[in-house]
Amino acid sequence: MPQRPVLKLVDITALKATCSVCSLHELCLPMGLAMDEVEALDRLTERRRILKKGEKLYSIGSSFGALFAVRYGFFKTQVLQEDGREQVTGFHMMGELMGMDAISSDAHTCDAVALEDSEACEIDFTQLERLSRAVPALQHQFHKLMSREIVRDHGVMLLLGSMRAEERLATFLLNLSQRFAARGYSATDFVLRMTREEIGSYLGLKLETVSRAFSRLQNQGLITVQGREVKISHLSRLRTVISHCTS
Amino acid sequence: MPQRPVLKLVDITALKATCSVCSLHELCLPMGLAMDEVEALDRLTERRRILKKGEKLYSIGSSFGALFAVRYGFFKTQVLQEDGREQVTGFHMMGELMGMDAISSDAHTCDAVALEDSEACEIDFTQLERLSRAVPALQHQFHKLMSREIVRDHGVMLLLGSMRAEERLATFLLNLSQRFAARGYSATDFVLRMTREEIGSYLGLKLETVSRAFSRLQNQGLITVQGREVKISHLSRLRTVISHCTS
DNA sequence: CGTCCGGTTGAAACATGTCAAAGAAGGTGG
DNA sequence: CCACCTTCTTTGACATGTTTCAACCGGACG
Repeated sequence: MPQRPVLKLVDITALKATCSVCSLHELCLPMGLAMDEVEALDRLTERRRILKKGEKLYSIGSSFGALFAVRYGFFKTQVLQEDGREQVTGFHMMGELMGMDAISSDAHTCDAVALEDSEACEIDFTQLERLSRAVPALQHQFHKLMSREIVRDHGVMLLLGSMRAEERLATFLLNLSQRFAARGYSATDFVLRMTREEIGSYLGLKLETVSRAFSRLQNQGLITVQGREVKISHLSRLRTVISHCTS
Repeated sequence: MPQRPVLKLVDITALKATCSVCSLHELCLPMGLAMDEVEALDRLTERRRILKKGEKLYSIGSSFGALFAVRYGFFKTQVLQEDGREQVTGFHMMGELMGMDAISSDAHTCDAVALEDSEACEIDFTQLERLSRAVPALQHQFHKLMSREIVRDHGVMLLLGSMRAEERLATFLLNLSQRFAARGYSATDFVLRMTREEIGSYLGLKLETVSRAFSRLQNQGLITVQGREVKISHLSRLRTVISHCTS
């Protein structure tokens, strides 16, 4: 009898399905797989990469061979423009999948940088495709993941296109809150892993504007900030900030 | 001997692969398929939907069953926010695939509206998944398409997050130009299918700002605009507008 | 022929960006 | 363990770009 993975059965994605295979990333599946399929899935996520803060998991232009699932730690992904401007396209925490942008051109289109000491598992893409041909549930789950990434990006586009600074920051904090909560951490108290500049880059704002937005939310009694420590005092009132806009 | 599709062999996606099956959408494949696979692919794209200007191909919340490939015409997709704000997330022309955002939740997350009389073919998603399990090349092509959508969205995020009005509009026009050119139309002379307001919504600007940006580009001698007719006088100089920014 | 819709343009209000200074936090090496 | 240096953060004053409000123009359509 093959040994099952050492991973615990926690549903970190807040999806309804319980995970039979690997709870630590989003490619988890509902029960009901044959044992050899389970083994194959486990093998797919065997390889690990350990990174120190600041190190890159992959770089723009580097050839694509695998997706990465965050095991622990925190990453940012950023794209670059010809003239040197760069923008953070996302922050990625435990369980989340990175690198799907690279499939289209067989080369990574963004840098993935560890914002703290982190570990990711490397998922060979050719093998993933092969296995997903054999396991329809895996195939569909993977398609859902890519789709979710698209939906997420549309949300960011909405944010960048129609919200003002305070709303953007509130949206960002609520998103983090929800993701921390889904992983069993506090929804109201957490430590930011990124700088004001990185937040600003993600939200389409300058770092000073981010800082001011933090201060304003604090003055309104919605949050307490001290450097990177954030405490959300009124989750529900913070939500109203977003829809409460004038425009 | 089964009859081959009536479609012509034109590489509308500007990809290197020539299309053996259906040149009118992005799920085209390199040569080398078995005949029954070709048939199956053709059957997948049999169903057609014809829409008049203003009609919806699908709506937010409607249940997901199929992807759509534009055969002719022009579509916009738009998302909605709780407070009623809506934002255009993309414009879609001949050959392009729509609806991939819906896979994640089995429901459409945006409206798809025809901006002129249009036709789309409906691609049953369950069948697409089944077929792509049997045809690795199709599977990979589909993954590339979803990935390309993600990359495209990152580009828009960069635009929304770091460009000023004039640069955004220039980027938009160049993108249209390139897509028209890839379909055999003029890269410099074309007619916009959307209003200033829709452009503005896509670019995160108000319609007046879009109008002013058009005027400024025209005053600089880069383009000629008359209502929705656009003529790009200096493609290369228009490109420099984008990287030529102060920030 | 008049109305409606889309587009253009101006002036003033507003939000964010820029520049600058100073304070706080964190890491490194003596 | 402390001192120093660097990086990050906050805040103010001012500049800039975009939005808002309003008026007007032109073409499409009944």
